[in-house]
Amino acid sequence: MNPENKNFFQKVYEVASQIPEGRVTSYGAIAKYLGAARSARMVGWAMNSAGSMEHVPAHRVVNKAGLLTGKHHFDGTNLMQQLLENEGIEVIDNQIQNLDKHFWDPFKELGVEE
DNA sequence: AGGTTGACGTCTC
DNA sequence: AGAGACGCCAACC
Repeated sequence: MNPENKNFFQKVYEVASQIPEGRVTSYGAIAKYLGAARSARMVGWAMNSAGSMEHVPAHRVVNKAGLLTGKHHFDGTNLMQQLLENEGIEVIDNQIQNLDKHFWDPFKELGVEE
């Protein structure tokens, strides 16, 4: 089965589900990896469903700036930050510290598939 | 049935 | 180089 046969959402679930602990990635990185660099917003929507349906660690996915923009969508108010800190990631005011250090690049980790 | 928003990012001026 | 506008596709109203 060609992975491209899957829906965009399903692809996002797989990639996000492959994110190791203590690592974070950005919506755009996933979107670009799927071949839809400009569809970063769609990734966010996918995460919305993912958090409720799939066991995808949506808390490990943040925007390019490392800001927990979607923390407001989690159960609690700072639940997202709590989860990231629990994995050893330093988060201050919804801002991930050492982002480049914790950044998980699908192109580098999964390999550039085109 | 149509219009607007939305967990963002890239392109253009 | 900085700021602004647009795009992506789906869901919600």
